[in-house]
Amino acid sequence: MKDPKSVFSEYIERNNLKMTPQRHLILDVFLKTEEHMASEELYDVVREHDPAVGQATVYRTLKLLSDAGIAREVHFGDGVTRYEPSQSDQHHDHLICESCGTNIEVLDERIEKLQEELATKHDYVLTGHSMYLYGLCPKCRKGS
Amino acid sequence: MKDPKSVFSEYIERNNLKMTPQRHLILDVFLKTEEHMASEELYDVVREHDPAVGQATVYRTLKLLSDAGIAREVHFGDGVTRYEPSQSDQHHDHLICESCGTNIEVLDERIEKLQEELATKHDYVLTGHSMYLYGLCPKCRKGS
DNA sequence: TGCTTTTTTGAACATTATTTTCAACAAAGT
DNA sequence: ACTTTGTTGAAAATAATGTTCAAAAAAGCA
Ligand SMILES: [Zn+2]
Ligand SMILES: [Zn+2]
Ligand SMILES: [Zn+2]
Ligand SMILES: [Zn+2]
Repeated sequence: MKDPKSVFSEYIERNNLKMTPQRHLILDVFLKTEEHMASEELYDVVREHDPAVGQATVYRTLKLLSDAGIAREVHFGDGVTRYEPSQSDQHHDHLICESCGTNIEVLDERIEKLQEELATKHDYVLTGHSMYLYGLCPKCRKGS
Repeated sequence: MKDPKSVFSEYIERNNLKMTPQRHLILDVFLKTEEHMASEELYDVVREHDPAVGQATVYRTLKLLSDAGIAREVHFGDGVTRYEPSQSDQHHDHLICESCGTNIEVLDERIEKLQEELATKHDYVLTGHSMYLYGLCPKCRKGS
C-alpha cells in the first residue's frame, strides 16, 4: 500500500498540477487528524500551522485529495460533507449513535456480498454504496 | 393502514396546530407526486395549483409531514433533501444509477437482518439505517 | 540566472438549499 | 365582535460550498 504522499505526488504529476506548501500542509493535517473531518474543521487545524491559508484552498485541496483517491467523502445526513482517509484502511460503513454522535466503523462481509447480489438481481453493476446504521450506544442507553 | 390525510389531521390536532388550505394542498400534491421530490420541485407543482403559496410554506409543511410520519427524508448525497411517502409502503433502500440518476427501490430482508445483528454485536440498539447502492443501470451500460 | 507561461492562492463575492424574522392574516375560542 | 394564537408570504439571514480575479509562486526555458 503506497503512502498517501507519493500517491498525491503522482496524481499531481499526472495531471500537470503543482505541489505547493499549502497542499502539503493540508494533506499532512488531514492524515494526522481524527476521522470524518469537515472542511471547516480541517481549516481550523490548518490555520494553527499557517494562518495565511485560505478557506477556499482547503475546500479545493480536499476535492483534489478525493479525486486522487486519498480521501473519501462521507455523508452523515446533516448537510456537511466530511472526509476520511481512504487508502490505508479498507472499506467500511458507519454505526452512529443518534444521541451522542459517537461513530464507529463497521464491516460485515456478508452484507457486502448481498449488496452485490442485490444490484445484480436488478441488472445493475454495483460501483459503490453507502450504508449508515443509526442507533443508541451502550452509554447513552444507560444515561437515559 | 390509516390514510395520510387523517394521520395529518390527527397530528395537527394533537399538536394544537391548524389545518389550512396551504397545508392541505401541499399534502395532496405530495401524495400524488413522483417519489423522492425535493422541496423546490414540489413547490413548482404546488404553485401550478395556487401561485400564491410561498416557498417557505412548502419547506415548513414538508418538515411537518416528516414529523407526522407521513413523509420520510431521503439523502442521495447531493446537497438536497428529498421526501418520499412513508406510511403506505414499507421500508426500502435505494439503488441509483450513477450515470442517468435512475433510482429504484430495493429491499433485501437478509441485509436488514444482518444490519440488526451488526449493531447488536457492537452493543448498539439499532433505531434505523440508510443504505444507498450506486451503480450503472443496463441502459447506461449499453450506451457507453 | 532572468524571462515566460501556467497554475495556485486568498479575499471577496456568488450560489444553493434551507431557515428565520416579522408584519399582515386567518382560525378558533369566548 | 373581540381576543388569542398559530400561519403565511416576502424578504432577509444562515450555512456550506463554489467561483472570480488580480497578485504570487512554480515550472519550463534561455
Ligand atoms: Zn451515544
Ligand atoms: Zn434497509
Ligand atoms: Zn443509468
Ligand atoms: Zn424510496
